[in-house]
Amino acid sequence: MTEPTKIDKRQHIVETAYELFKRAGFHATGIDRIIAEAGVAKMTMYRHFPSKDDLMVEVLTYRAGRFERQLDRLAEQAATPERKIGLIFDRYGRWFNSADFHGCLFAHALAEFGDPAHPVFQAAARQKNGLKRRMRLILEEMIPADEADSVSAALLMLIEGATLTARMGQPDPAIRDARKAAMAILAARRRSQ
Amino acid sequence: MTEPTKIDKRQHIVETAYELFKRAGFHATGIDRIIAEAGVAKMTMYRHFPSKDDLMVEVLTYRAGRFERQLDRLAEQAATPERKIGLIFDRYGRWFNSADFHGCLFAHALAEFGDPAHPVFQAAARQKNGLKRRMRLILEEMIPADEADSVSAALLMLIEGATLTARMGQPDPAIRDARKAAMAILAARRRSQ
DNA sequence: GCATAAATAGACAGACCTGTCTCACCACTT
DNA sequence: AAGTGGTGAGACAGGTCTGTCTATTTATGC
Repeated sequence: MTEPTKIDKRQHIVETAYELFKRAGFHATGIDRIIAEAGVAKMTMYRHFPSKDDLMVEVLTYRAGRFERQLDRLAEQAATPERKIGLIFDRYGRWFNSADFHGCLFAHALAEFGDPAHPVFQAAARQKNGLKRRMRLILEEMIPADEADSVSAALLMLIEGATLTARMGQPDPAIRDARKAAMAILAARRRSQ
Repeated sequence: MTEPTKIDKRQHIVETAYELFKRAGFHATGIDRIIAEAGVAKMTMYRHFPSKDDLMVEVLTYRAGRFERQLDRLAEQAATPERKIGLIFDRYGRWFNSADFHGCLFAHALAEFGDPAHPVFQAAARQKNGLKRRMRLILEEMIPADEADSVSAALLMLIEGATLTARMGQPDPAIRDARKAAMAILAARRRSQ
């Protein structure tokens, strides 16, 4: 076994913190827990991240990056805007049913850090805006830009609401109803073209 | 000025805790802060509520009751299901623009307490189910029961997503886009009747 | 007026929190 | 071989958390 390099160790801390934040929340997860789980010394963590805030922002930014890359890959796998949006909803449906589904980390960050000026709030908001932006770009191939903005906002709402509903224990009806509603909204716009 | 009675004092604690939980979150609000703000002794609080968990459940239950009474009053002020749903969305729009809008306390509770077995989680989930149930009953005057269930789920998702979007700083587009999407969903069902 | 109950202020325990610091160790480079 | 920088283990400070307890005062009912 090769020794982990500096970058590996930093990344290992980020991924360990991610798992803990996801399961227990941000406030409820202490530094001591993170370093114990990651198997690193406290000073190692504080060398890479000056404060817990910085670590939380890094975790959110890292996961947002992964998420957006997956989203972009998904959009390439379908031809029409409807199908692309459909694939996004399908992906959410599989996530809702996955073994370690614990709700949306970004939504939880927004809930726990209510101050819009807080860096954690802003990092979480960036992910939501990135998702909306990607859906808007998909929709602009289909409807005018201003309508695409409005529809992408509605689709984001359905996704966020579905995630919350799935969290409350009904993952299958959640994604089914959200998908049905999304397709109804798209059909209405298509018809009014 | 009359002195507050026993019930008044208990209720005063609940309402003070509500304000603090709403602004700063559940974990971030300590008992000491609550009793200082309420102007009561610590033992007074612990006499009424054996633990912080009990107080949080009481706050959520109290607010859910108020919310549902307002919802029921709202439903009486319109004749058709569409108008009733419209009034609910209007009410959310006014809330988004109110001075002390800090997002949905129940959604925040679900985010902070991820364990579905936790009493706080369950108390918050009850409010969401209550809202969905009321919308479903309204819709059952218009479409079959199974469709009403699906549509009310979608409307709940739009409301939750709109609340999150409003929280991120766009209250007016949030309620406008949510309302537009809701009406499109209702129109599609009406048409397929 | 007197007894009972409730409320007050505050100390206190024990645990946890973030963040700093020390010191020893180990791997690698020059 | 000596130095350098990252790391581990853990003590530590200073603060906060929930929840308990005591001692005193206030309010209420009979």
